[in-house]
Amino acid sequence: MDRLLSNLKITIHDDLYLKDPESSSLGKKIVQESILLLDEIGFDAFTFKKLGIRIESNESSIYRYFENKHKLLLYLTSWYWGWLEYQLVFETNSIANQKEKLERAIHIICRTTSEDLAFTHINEVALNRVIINENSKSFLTKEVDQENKQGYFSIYKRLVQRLTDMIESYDPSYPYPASLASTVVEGSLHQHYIKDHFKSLTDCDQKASVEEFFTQLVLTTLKA
Amino acid sequence: MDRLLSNLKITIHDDLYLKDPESSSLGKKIVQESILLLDEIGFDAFTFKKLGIRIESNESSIYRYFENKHKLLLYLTSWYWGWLEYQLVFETNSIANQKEKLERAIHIICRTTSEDLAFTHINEVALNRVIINENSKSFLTKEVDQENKQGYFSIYKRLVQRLTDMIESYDPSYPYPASLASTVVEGSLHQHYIKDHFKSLTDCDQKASVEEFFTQLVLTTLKA
DNA sequence: CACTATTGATAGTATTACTATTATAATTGC
DNA sequence: GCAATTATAATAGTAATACTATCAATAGTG
Repeated sequence: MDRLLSNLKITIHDDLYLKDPESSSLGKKIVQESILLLDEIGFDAFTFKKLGIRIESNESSIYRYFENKHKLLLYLTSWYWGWLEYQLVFETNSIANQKEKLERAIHIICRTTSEDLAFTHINEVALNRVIINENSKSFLTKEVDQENKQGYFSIYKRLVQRLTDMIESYDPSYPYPASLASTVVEGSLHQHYIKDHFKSLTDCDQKASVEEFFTQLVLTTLKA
Repeated sequence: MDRLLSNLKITIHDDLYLKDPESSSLGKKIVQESILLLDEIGFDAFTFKKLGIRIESNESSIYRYFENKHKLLLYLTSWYWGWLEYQLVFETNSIANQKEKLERAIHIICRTTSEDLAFTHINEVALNRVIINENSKSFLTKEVDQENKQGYFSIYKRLVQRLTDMIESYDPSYPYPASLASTVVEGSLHQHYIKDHFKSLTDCDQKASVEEFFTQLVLTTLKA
């Protein structure tokens, strides 16, 4: 599989960057280290100046790749959802049974991330933590409608649509497939978050996982 | 009911303000207009300077009530959840039937807000929009654990706990009552958000409401 | 070797997020 | 009704942020 993926590149809307960070080693370093810095200090405290110091490069050089930290966050979230979508397609493709397929999809969406050796400059485990903590901030803005029109969220939407389709295939009579799909994707991030910070609000931990909760929820709801 | 509520005050953790905004007309104006300004320009663009200009008062005067805009947001979210909790308790109190009680609770949590005349200086409809757009930003911070320890989120947690209890009462054998409750509360805000900005990700609109989706989801899942 | 693209360094601007100080106005206590 | 207290307003100032612009240094390519 690694060999198969060695040429893989996640395609991201090119309005999100000024210069493709995949096109140079500095660009890759910016992406690589921005994930780690975001993980460490959070989006609010994150600045291009701090990132510049960390990678021993200049603030102004980073500005040549990304307009601002919001666009960088959109780039990273797009990458993450693109990567997850890839896994979803790849790992469910050969499953004929609709129920199994759906179960597998929920598993992929809810599981705790592990490293992917196909992308050496991206720490997927750290990125997953960044997504859990910061993803909402990428769209909870006053510019959301305009940015949505530009297509900045299309990968995320396509992922939710894929899950929606699987739900519909499994139970065509269920009236809320899109809402259920978006609830699973967003809810999974939320359960992971509160498991770390508001334990009393969740039953998910080592024993009962986020996967199990959502798998049970979806399967009980469908074909009820 | 209005008469009964005329002396009601939602109690908020007093670390969230330096001087109780309910104790003066300037304080009330700060709260009142901050909701409207947040609704108009969003949390990111919101500053105390802009609020000062709007209420024809001084930035420095606002700082005497709230340390910073994060604390103000925590104050407003606490108020909102406290108000919702009050409605939840009040409107479900007399219901003996556990199923009806739970249905009523979901209805209250998911319904579109209407004005409450008991609190003249608070526009609940605008506040609800602010909560939908900004609530996540109140806890998705690096300081969340410390602030949680201080009790800044206790009203929100108590509300989720109440819903958890109702779920448990209705179906004691269900293994994920807390996760289901937190999914409904957070998911409701999310469905309202995407209904306005990412229509393709939800089935909720005028016809199928957020209430119906979550009511069906919870009732089908429990006692399955 | 010249040309071009990339990166680095420096400087500068407007805004933000405050703190501190002092002046003025309003309230309350006697 | 006046003094004392408290609340609010006005101003100034600081450090950090979020950039933009310019120019120099360096590296890669034809």
